[in-house]
Amino acid sequence: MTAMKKDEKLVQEITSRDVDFARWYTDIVKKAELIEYSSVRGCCVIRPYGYAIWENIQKILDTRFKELGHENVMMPMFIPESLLQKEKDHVEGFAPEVAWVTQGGSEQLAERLCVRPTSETLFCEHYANIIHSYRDLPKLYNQWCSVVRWEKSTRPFLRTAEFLWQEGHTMHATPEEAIAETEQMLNVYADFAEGDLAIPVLRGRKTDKEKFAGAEATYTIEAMMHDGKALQSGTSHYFGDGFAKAFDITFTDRDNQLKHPHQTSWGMSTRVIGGIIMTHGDDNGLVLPPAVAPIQVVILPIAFHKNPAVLERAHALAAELKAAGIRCKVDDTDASPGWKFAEYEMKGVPLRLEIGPRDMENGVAVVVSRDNREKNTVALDELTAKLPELMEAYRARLYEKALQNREAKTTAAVTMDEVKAQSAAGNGFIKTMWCGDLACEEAMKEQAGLTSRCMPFAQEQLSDVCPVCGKPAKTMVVWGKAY
RNA sequence: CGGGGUGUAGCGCAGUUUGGUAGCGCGCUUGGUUCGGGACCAAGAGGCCCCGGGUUCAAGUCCCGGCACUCCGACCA
Repeated sequence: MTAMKKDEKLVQEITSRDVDFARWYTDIVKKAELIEYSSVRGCCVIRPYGYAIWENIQKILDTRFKELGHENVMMPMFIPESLLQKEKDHVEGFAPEVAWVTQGGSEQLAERLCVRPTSETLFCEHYANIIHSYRDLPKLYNQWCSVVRWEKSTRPFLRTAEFLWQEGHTMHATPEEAIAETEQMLNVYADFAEGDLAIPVLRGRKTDKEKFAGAEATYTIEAMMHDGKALQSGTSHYFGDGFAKAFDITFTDRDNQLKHPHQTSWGMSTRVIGGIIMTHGDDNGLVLPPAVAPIQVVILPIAFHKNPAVLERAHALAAELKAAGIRCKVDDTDASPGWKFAEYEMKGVPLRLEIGPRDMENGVAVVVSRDNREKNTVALDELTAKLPELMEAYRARLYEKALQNREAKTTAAVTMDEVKAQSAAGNGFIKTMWCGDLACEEAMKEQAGLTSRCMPFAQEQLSDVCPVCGKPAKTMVVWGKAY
């Protein structure tokens, strides 16, 4: 056996990440069997391995939503045009990208139906029917569904014409309570991104230009991908009572006054799977965080045809790990060990467990981490206890690596020349002060190709003036190029 | 939506310039030998050459029109 370099690229079919990041990404989603294209433009088949990642995301988030008192519902997928048009900003924001149903069976419809691009209007219509008293509040609803947005250019997971997500829609008696909900759910997303997906995120607020159509405030978590571009990974919106007024939702409060409730909505989509790929993946394929990996540990028996005991031991181990709540799989197919190594690296399986005749003699197994290919020899009777530790150490390394990437590509600028120079030097986050004028935000796009990602909650005072106009500026904005 | 690129077996591609029997590698199936970083031998199977028109005795190849994917922009919560 020849010695192997740690950074050696074993999977030749994947375009190298640093050569062409975009092609590397599309190679990964195909080769790791996450996605297959369909005959409908912009619509993908999410294959079992990709869907299993989504199911794990769902399980974790759904559990947290419910712990916080939310209930799941199912809304219709069609919105009558008249309903969509009730809130002016909302319809203006979404109209350009909605798909319409104009015919049912052989009948031309009297009013065309929009395929939901988001369900605020449907929730509002329903809430108007069921909210009458302060005793009916809060209403904390969520739905898991797919929505359709007729995007002009699409990419697997990142922007597809139809995509899966969850959308929470809540109604509250007071603005304070609604704002607290908006912030709470943003933190749920941020904690999930960092703790479970090992993706560091900036928490902040969107500028008026970038906020959700019809919202009073949009909070966001922004992640930086390996190539330095930003990915909006989850949003939480505060609507005030704007929609409630447009949809005539009222309740009688404790003081016997008729009032409009205050509303929020929040969503996270299959787009985060794209975020996982672009944050952690490397030239050998996917690198999955354990919390959402369909297979957390793959067990590979070595030379088991001549040593049936090896195979028995592998299956016994799998049973033991499963009992301990670890998602694992034994691959006892005829493929060669080398092929299996490459295959499960491509699939991003966090830990590989090799057990062969030599290991059997010594009462050990070899554990290899996906991220650094480091090998650890672990005693068989300690494995079940040790694997969670190894997975946590692995998760921490992924997070640390992603954080280092973000820090290395985050810069601060005081003058417009600095902004332009930093933007021209490559993708990344650029922090500057901002006066708050839309004109200056637009100038950033025209002059430096940057859009505002967010106004981080963690503010810094970089200077006293806006780099565009020179007027006093108190807000720090993080700018970047976004997916 | 604009500008490039691509569409031939599951995957990667050649063949298109100059029209004339559908090819290669990998994968797949079967049998055998192997198995600690993508093993080897042998025998097989697998094609609406993206779709629709046209030219021609004859179209994967030429002409017209679509569609899809992809990259770069624009657009996009």
